[in-house]
Amino acid sequence: MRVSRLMLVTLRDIPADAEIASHQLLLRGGFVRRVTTGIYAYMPLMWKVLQKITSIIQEEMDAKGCLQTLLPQLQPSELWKETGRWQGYTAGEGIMFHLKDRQERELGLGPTHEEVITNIAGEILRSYKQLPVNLYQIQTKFRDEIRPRFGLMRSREFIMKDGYSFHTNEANLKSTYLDMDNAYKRIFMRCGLQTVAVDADSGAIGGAASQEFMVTAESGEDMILISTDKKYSANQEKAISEPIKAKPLAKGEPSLIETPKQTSIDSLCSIQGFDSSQIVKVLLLVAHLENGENQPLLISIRGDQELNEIKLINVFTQKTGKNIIAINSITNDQLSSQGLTQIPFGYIGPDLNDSFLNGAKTWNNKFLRFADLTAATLESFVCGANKEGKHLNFMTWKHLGGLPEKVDIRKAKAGDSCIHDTNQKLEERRGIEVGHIFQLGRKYSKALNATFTNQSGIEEPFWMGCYGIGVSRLAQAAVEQNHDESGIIWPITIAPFEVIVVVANNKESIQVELGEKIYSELIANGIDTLLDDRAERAGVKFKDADLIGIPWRIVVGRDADSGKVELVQRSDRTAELMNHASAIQKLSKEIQQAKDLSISQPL
RNA sequence: CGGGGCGUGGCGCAGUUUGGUAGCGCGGGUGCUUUGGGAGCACUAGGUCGCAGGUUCGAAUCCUGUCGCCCCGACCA
Repeated sequence: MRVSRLMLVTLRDIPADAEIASHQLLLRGGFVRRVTTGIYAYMPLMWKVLQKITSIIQEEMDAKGCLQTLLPQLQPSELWKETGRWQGYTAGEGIMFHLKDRQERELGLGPTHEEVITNIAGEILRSYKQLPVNLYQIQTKFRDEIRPRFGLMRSREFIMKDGYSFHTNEANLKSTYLDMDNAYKRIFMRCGLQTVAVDADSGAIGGAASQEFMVTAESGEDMILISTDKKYSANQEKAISEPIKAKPLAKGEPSLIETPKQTSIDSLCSIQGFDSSQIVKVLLLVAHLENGENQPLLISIRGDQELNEIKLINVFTQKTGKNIIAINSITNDQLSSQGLTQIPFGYIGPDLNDSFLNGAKTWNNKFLRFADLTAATLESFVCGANKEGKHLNFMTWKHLGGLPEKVDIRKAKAGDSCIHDTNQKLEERRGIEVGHIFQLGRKYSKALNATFTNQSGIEEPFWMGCYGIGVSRLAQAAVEQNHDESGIIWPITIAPFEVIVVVANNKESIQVELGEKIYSELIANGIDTLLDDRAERAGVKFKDADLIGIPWRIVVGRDADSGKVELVQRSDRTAELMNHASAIQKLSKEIQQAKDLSISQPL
C-alpha cells in the first residue's frame, strides 16, 4: 500500500476528549473515529490490525478443533425470557439495547450469545455421539454501558470473539476449559501482549469456575491482586485472603460511651483511641430484586475492612435464590419516601430492630442480616448504639442477641496474607480484561431445555463452557502496553504493516526508483509493506511512521545513489546503514523469526 | 443516575466577566523558495459561535429551555 492512497490523516494535537495514551494515539494516528458515545468507526489501518488479531484467534481456535459460525445480532426476547435474563439485561441498569419491530415483537441487540447458540445446539445435537462440540464466532456485540470510556476499552459497540462448548459431562467440560486456557495464553502471547490469568467472578453470565486474562496496564479498569510468589492471582471482585489480625480490645464490661459527632470510623478512632479493627461497622443497603422486591440489608463488617459488593450479591443469590438488579446504600431521603423515621447514621449497631422497617411502603419489613467473618470472629468490640452520639464498648455478639449469618463479603486488598501460604502477601496491579473463560455448567441448557440423549438412552442437559475475547479492546490494550512519546509500537504480529519504506525526498528520481524497487521486492517476499511516496518533507514522514507504529522502517535517502538504505527498528530506534539487498534479506529473516517465535514459543 | 466541566471553520484553542455581528495556531488550496525529524514567505477558501425560544436598537457574550460530548462518583455516612 502507498501512503498517498491510504487516506491517512494524522493529528498533531491531542484530541480533547481522549484521556489515556492508547486512545489518544489511535485517534492521532487516524486508526479510529468516534461516531457517537462509545461507538467508533475502524479506519483502514485499524481494520488491518483487527484482521491480524482475528487470524491469530482463528488459527488457535481451529487448532483446538473449534468450529466458526456467525450468529444473529438481533435476538428475540423469548429466548432471553426462557433463561430469565431478559429482565436483568433490560431493566434498571441493564445493558441490552432492545427494541420492538413493526409487529410489536420484542428484540434485543446481542450483548452475548448463550441463548441463541444453546437453542440451536439443543435442536441439532441430539446424541452423545455428536459431542463434544466447540463453536465460536467473531462478531460485533452491543452493550449499552453505564459509562462508556477510553475509546475502544469500554465501548457500546465492539468486536468480540465468543465461543461456546457443549459436553456430555463435567469432566469433559473441564478438559476443554483447560484447552481454551492454553489456547488463550497462546493467542495473547502471539499478539505480543503480557497478560496475567486471574480467578474471576462470573458475573451476569453465571456458572462455576471462571478465569480472566488481564493485560497489565496503569490505566486498567480492574484491580487485580497477585501473591508475591505468583501462585495466586485474582480479580479483586473475587479475591480471597487472610485479613490482618485485629488488635484485641482490653477486657471490660459492656458499657455505653458518649461519642458526639463521631460518625466515622476515623473520627471515632482518633478521639476515643480505638483501632479501626476493634470496631464493627454497619452498612444499611437495599437490594432491588429482579422479581420487583426491595430487600433491606444490614451488613456488619470490621471497621478496617471494606465491603465487596460482588461477593455480597453472590452470597445473597446463593442464600435466597433471588437475583439482584442493583444494590444501593440507604439514605435519609429514601427513608422519608418509605414513610420511615430517620435513623442516626454513623451510630447504627448490628442489632438495629426489624420493627424499624414497619410501615415501609415498598420495602420488605425485615432486614436480611449478614456479618463478614472479620466482624463475626471479634470477641469484644465497639459498635453503634442505634442512638445519636452513642456507641457501645466491650460489646459481644451474645450481648447483641446473637450473631447474624457469617459470610465472606470482604474486599481482599494489597498487604493481606494469602490463603495458600500466609507468608505470601498480596500485591495490587491494574489490568485490562481482554479475555474471560467460564465453566457454565448446565444453567443455560436446563433453562432452554437443550438436551441430548446419553448412552443409557436418557435425555439430559448439556454441560457448557463459554469463552470470550474482546478483539477491539485487545487491539487498544496492545497500544496501551506498547507505545512511547512518539507514538505506537505495534507488536509485529498485529501491526497494520510490517515495514514502511520511506522515500526521503520524492523529487530525487534515484531515491524514488530505489524505493519502488525495494517496495516491490518486499511484497514479493510476502512482507506486508507500506511505501511512503508522499511529496512531504522527510521529517513529516518520519513523524508519521513513528506515530502509526510500523515496527520496521527502511529509509531511502542520501545514500540511494550507492544503493544503500537505512534500516530502523521502531521499538528501540536502532538504525543500520546497509546495502538495500541486505536490508531486504535481513528484514525477511527478522520478520519470519519473530512470527515463528510467537507461534512456537512454549508457554 | 448524582456531581463537575465543555460545545466557536477539519483539529487544538482565545474571545463570554464588561453585549456592538468573530480571531489565533495546526490542517486544506495555489505559487515561489526549501528538502533527513511535523519548513519559510505570499495569496486563498472555509464558521448563521450545538439547537430553540426570549431580553435588547444590537447577542458567541445576558435569560430560559433543550440536545450533544468529556471527566469523577455511584460501599464504609
